[in-house]
Amino acid sequence: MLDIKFIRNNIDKIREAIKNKKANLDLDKLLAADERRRHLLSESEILKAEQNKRSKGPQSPVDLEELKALKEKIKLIENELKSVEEEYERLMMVVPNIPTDDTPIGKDESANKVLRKWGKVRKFDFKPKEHWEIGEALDLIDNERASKVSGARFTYLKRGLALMQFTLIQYAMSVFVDEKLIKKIIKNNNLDLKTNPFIPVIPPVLIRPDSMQKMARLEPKEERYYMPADDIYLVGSAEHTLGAMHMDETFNEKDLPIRYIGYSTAFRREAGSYGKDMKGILRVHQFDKLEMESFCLPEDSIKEQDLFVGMQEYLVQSLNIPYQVVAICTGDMGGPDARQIDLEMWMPGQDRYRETHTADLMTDYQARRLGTKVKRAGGSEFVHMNDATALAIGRTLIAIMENYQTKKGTIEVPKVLRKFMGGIKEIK
RNA sequence: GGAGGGUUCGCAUAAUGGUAUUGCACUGGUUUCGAAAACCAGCGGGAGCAAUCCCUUGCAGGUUCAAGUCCUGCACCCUCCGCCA
Repeated sequence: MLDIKFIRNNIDKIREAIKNKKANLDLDKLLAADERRRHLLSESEILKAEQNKRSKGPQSPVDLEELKALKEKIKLIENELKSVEEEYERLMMVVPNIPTDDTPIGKDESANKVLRKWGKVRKFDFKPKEHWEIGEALDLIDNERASKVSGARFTYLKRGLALMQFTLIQYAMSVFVDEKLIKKIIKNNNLDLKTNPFIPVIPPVLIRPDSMQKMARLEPKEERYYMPADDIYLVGSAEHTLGAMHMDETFNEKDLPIRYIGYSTAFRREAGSYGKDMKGILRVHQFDKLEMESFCLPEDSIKEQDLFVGMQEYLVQSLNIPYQVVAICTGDMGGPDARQIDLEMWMPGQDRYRETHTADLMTDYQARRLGTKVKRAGGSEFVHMNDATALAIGRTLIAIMENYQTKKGTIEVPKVLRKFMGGIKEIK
């Protein structure tokens, strides 16, 4: 959610953002609701002031009559105010965040901009297989049984692949808590930031509707798993519970940035993707993920996002998987994002780059509803928030399978992972 | 799932149904060579240039001229019972 004052003072900017982000919103309707809301508010405040003034102490019968009438009048106005406010809130929710100046403008993914590529795409002396072929051949992925037991888009990850999941978690965690390494990554990316290491967290995977709403992640609802008996949702990302962790809290400036690295399962209904990516584990209802989340000072938030991308690149480079970094354009990015950067790993079996990471700069869009603030010399203000994939384990496993496959059909274990994997060099 | 107790500013506290008290901490000022102490002010949110006004006692409703206080529902915390990885 944006600041209504900002909206009032930057109507053209908001109109442009609505258009570029293809948001479904009539801004004039919002502005009218805002005006009506403020009018009714001041009207009721004047009457309440009178009520407060006259209700001090015991009343004469005449006063009681008059105050009773006043009370009814206030009630009428407040009823109208309530319905106007509901409309206002509903519309405020739909106002998208303002894209940063360096965000490409465009209507769909064709306008996304590749910022850089890294790594040499390996030349195979055989036709590289897709991950699901390798997975089935080595009995690492069993979608068939999973669909019998749980339904389509579920999987059993087995053997070396299951083991490698824990290996990846262990390895990645060791990176995110390493302050020296973070310092180096900050320096290499030319960022002027504090070196606070990431705090490891295992957050809840169930979340209440209210918290989800404040994170601006309740929509699209058809993408969420919901359990009516308890009025609770399954998270679609650790971001949902990590970001909401500090709602209604005020930080001290010196404690920022606060960085978390969270591990959780993510649940997605994948509504509207019927028939897409049905094979293997690229698009499933349930996958595990390491997620970065941070709370920082407003002036640092773009750099903080760059650090998040730097962390992603460090990890992917150390796995020696070619990738490209993509600036997502206005029409393709999320509504709450001010800037979205994706990282796509090279998948030789598919012969293309596929999205494996995303980094979202939220500015104060989520913090405003969450009530997460920082106390500063000039008063308190809303913090800026960033979230980003640290490691989407399923898709990283795919990239490893496809990039490290051998002619004889086995998978070589990336060097950096071997010491976490009991010395196993090859999955066969 | 059941029984009881609780939730007031960062912390701690007060308030016969009569309009949120006080202390600590914090911030600014006076004082000082500097600091401590002392003193003054501020110390939840909103509207306004301002005077000022409104809202705010976990949340949402209700009763009342008036609700921290009474009533209803919900959330969370604590103690105990039951069940349980």
